[in-house]
Amino acid sequence: MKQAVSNLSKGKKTAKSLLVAARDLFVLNGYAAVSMREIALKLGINAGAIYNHFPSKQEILFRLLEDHMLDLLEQWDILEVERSKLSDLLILRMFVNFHINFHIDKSKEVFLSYMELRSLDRRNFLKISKLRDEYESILQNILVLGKNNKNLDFDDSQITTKAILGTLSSLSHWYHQKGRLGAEDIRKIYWHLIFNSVRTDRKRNV
Amino acid sequence: MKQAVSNLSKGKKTAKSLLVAARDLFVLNGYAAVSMREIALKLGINAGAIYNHFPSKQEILFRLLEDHMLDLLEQWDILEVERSKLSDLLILRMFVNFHINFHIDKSKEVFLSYMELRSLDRRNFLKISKLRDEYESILQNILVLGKNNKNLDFDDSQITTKAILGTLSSLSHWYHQKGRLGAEDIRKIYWHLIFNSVRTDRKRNV
DNA sequence: TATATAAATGAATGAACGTTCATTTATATA
DNA sequence: TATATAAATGAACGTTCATTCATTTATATA
Repeated sequence: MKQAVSNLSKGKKTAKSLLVAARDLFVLNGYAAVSMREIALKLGINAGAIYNHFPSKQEILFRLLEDHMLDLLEQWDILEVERSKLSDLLILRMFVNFHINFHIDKSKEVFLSYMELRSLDRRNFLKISKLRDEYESILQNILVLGKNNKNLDFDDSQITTKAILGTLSSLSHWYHQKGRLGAEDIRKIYWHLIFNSVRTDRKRNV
Repeated sequence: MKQAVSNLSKGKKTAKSLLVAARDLFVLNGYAAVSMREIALKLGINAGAIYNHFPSKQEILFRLLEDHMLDLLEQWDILEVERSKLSDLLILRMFVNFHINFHIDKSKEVFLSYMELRSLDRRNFLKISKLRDEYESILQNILVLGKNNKNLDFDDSQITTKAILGTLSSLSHWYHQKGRLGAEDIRKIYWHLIFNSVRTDRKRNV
């Protein structure tokens, strides 16, 4: 369970602030282009002090990405109970809404996970990739199940999964709080696009 | 017009090879994480020699991105004549096929343009952004025209444009020559997805 | 309040960076 | 082949990098 910031010791507060500062700088300029000095400067502390909280720059990135992926998977798991009563189509809709909500809420983390996978060292890369695959397979399972039950239709579950995730993930590249449209509008528009692309009476030719 | 490599002077050949080497390294590790020494090493030359061909590392990145965007826009322009005879729907299909072909053909350049926009300095960033907007507006115009003529239907042209480009662009993140599916399969699958999501008799609710 | 522990400082380390330059070597032209 | 030009070398420049560490300062606990 998440703890209120005010209850944390000074050390934990600094660690949390460092993660936020690093996140923002990494999103803006990319991991490799951001220095430990810049991160420290954001909190008004010395670069050396970071090492009281994190053993390396690499570990900061890994922590950001792992925390995000675990959060994502955990939040989806929490919906398990509600999901069990839904039809294939409504489960897909739930996934689309969940994904969009998460992207709107945590757009920086999503963007980071997307852009900085390659900045992870081998060991960390494999760990995060595994979590990503886990998330991808959630959607793929929904699609396959829906197709088997003849509630959904599409050509290839693997590509359709990647295409839908591509559609949804593009959100993190342009969405900003100040935008023209609210979250509800965006959810509706994306759902219409995705629903029509996999519904059972879709057309196969122009 | 592109010239055969064998006709080029040694200098031009080296410049071309440097662009290819830089492209491959940038795709793999990101602009900021690649050194001029690494790029030079790929051709077996000294880092200092690069400066006989390019004035800076930044200029190499810019050249890669500008060449790619100009190529993309030019190739689309060339199809102008064929386009004029087509229906709104077929023009959309042509765009989808064109985009997919380009992404399959030039997946590294596409990936680079996508990932390294932020590594451009202000001046170069604005130039490339303008070219990207130009390309995005091609699709948006197709969609708007199709909707006005009641040959296409969707909720919001701006978001639908971004969603479709997101769908298509995800291709550059997973497509590899050695894949399970051929280009023709991929074009068909993506076309079905996109066509159904904007066809006129799409459904608005589950 | 006294004390143990945690956090921050500021200087230092060696390595790596993009870029420059005088010099040498290779290429193209006449 | 002689010569002008282009390309490559290899060392060096000044900076910046992540990280370390002895020391000082702040915080939490008893």
